[in-house]
Amino acid sequence: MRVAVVEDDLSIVNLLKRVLIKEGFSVREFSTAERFLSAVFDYGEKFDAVILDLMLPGINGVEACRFLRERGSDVPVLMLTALSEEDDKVKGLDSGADDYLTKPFGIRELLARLRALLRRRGKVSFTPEPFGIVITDVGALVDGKEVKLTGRERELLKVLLENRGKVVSKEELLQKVWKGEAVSKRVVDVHVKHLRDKIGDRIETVWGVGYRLVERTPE
Amino acid sequence: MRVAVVEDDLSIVNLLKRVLIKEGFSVREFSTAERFLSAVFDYGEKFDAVILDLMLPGINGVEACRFLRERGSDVPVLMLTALSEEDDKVKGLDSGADDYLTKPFGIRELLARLRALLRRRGKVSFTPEPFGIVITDVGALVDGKEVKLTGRERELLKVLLENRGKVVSKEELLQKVWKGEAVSKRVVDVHVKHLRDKIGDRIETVWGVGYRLVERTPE
DNA sequence: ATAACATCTTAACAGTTCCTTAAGGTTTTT
DNA sequence: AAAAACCTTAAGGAACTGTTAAGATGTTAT
Repeated sequence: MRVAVVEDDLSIVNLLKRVLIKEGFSVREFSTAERFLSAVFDYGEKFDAVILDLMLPGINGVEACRFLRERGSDVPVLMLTALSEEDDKVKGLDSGADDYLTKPFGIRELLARLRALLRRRGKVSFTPEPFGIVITDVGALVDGKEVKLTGRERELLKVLLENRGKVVSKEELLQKVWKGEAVSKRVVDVHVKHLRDKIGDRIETVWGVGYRLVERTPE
Repeated sequence: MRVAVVEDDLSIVNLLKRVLIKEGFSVREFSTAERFLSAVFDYGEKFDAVILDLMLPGINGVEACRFLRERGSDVPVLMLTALSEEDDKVKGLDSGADDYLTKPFGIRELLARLRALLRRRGKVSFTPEPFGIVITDVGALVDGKEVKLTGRERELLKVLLENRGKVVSKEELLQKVWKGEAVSKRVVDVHVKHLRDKIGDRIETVWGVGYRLVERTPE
């Protein structure tokens, strides 16, 4: 799975390279949009996705994206936007980009959004975000879709996700989510139920022990 | 998308050229109204929009605009006026200009107004301002429409816009808009309500946390 | 200077969302 | 089959937000 990273900030490039390679993508980096476009149109390089910075020297992200679309490319584009204080800098999102992310961003959210784009284009990401779940500030991204969660639900999912694949006992959940508040053990059940309703049957009951986050609903 | 810039101040011409070209417009510059009108009526040049300075040597912006309209042209005209010429604004609009902007102006505001004009004429703006909102000195442009805001409302919207798509906690809003003044937390709610009344339901409540500016009302 | 107006904050009440508990039903274990 | 653990649903209350209005303060017009 080839990903082009078009970005002039070296620290971001290096971060992305490290993470993406670790996740099994092959990464090609470009410091300017011109070089990237040249690679695509002059040398016929193909990419499964493009991570494109909005502010670039010379041709910027918006123009580059428009250029791609005008020439019929439907490669998924994830736009990175910085929120600069300067008002005279032109910021904009081209309608041709598929998604955007504001710097500074969380790596896991970036990966989740990238995979969601690939999935939408019918390309299966072979190293999916563990369990396709990322905690966000409003709840969670589940298979690229935003799901709103309440405070408790979010915390509960967070603990389960941190221990994904492993069984978490009710005692541990009570301790980590309810911080030793004096509540009935049954609250866990209720919130698990609500979580299941929202994110689908990904929480497995391990009888007599606790709960476990699983990849998919096992039959 | 062709834009004519009729302006004798070179520094402004160069700024506009740079920005507009970067935004994908093709720009034709004229230092006098005579040359511009000649291009239109003698040589039949067509433009999708005209940015017209009010004070020009020879024929001025008002006269040029009236000339255009008298001859049946309905090209969108954005008039540039200097602060000292405030009184002439009315004249400018009377002559058939579609919108005006006072120098010195913000580039983002100019682009937003230009796009609003194009949109009104059924020409699609291909690089929409993110979330269709631009902060101006009197309030904000929302989908190209001028909305007057009070000081607090404006600051509040500004902070939300800077964090668009992300949740901003009430604490952060209090800190950034109210700079640590000793006020009740509820002032935020009240101003959010007022903002919603003015700009439409674009502010989403994240229960127990804060608010978030969203693209459209998610019903 | 005074009146008219705009803005900001607080307060109060109404409405909503969230959390917990309780109760009855279901499944699993013994 | 009985007991234990879990599922499901609903209700009450707590916490939070929405809405409105009034008073305080500042600003502009007469």
